[in-house]
Amino acid sequence: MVATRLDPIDRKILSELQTDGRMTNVELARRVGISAPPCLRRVRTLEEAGLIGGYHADVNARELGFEVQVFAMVGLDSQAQSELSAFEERCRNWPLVRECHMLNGEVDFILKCVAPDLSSFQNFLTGELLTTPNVASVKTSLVIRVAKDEPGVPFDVLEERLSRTA
Amino acid sequence: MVATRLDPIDRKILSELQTDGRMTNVELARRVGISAPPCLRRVRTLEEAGLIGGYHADVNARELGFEVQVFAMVGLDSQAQSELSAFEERCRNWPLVRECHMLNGEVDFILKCVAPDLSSFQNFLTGELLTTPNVASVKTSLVIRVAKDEPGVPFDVLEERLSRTA
DNA sequence: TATCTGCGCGCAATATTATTTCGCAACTGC
DNA sequence: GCAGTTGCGAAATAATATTGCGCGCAGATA
Repeated sequence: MVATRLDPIDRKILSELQTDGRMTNVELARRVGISAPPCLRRVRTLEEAGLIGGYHADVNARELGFEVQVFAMVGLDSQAQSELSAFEERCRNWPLVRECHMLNGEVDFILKCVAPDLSSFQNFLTGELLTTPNVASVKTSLVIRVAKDEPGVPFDVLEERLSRTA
Repeated sequence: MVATRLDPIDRKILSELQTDGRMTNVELARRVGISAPPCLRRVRTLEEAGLIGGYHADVNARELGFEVQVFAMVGLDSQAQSELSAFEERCRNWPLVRECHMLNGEVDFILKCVAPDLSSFQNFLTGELLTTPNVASVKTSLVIRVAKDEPGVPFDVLEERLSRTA
């Protein structure tokens, strides 16, 4: 299933659930303008098609004691496929690393990390990340504040684009 | 309300909802080991206290036609508070910019952006971001692939940490 | 045009869940 | 030991999720 197979109702469903993933199906149906049963069927279809990957609560990291958020730019010595995969696998096993994106350009990976405090992060950095084989360079930047943090994609842009094509 | 006021049941609730934000309250209650009514009350309290900021469906950006994901490192000429705020406000108004984090170090901001294709992003880059007053430098990196993308915080680390303190 | 067929809707019925109400037990500070 | 407080859970009720089914519409076929 691809975007072109999605009708405007499907897209509205995705948009609404991206904004409020815990909305009741009744409310969702009301918003997209159909009755509850077909709405629920559509949601299930979207889930099974992988267009909805899951649902997550936004937890307040700071209040939970994760005071520090860091972006780490990582360069490797070897970019052989096996080495890239090996590094990714390590990232998946580090709980402080929440995201790992492979990039083009000089930097090979960017990691989004959280930690309870600066020293916890330093321990991770010096004890884990920097001692990992094949890691050539790591540049870290502390997050001072988060100005915008929107999930997923801008449906406005999608609709505008589709209306131009149609 | 701070983390120290959260008991193990609250933390389990947060952990479960971070993993599956659409779980029914009955299922959630079963998992955390209490009955449904107090479980729902706890969830409401956590929401009102801001420990849960919201719930979002993960939508598949690529399937929806957003093929391109980019990190942009932005440096400003002036780091005066008013200039920083002005830039942040612009970011909030750009739909392709999904996240904007202010950083320490040379780079002032890191932006996570999405776009339907490379030329859309180039248009945004040259037509918007680079022409914004006070923007001194922008370095962009295309995301080749996403190796890890976990929401929020690692509750394992939190529990381990609390058990050591207690 | 008439008919067939597949698809998706919505109504209605049922199963499940959410929410309120209330009484009880465990803790706290006198 | 005695109020006051807090949070649990049972029970009742309201709301929601889910299933089953018949209908109408759009496209295919003759």
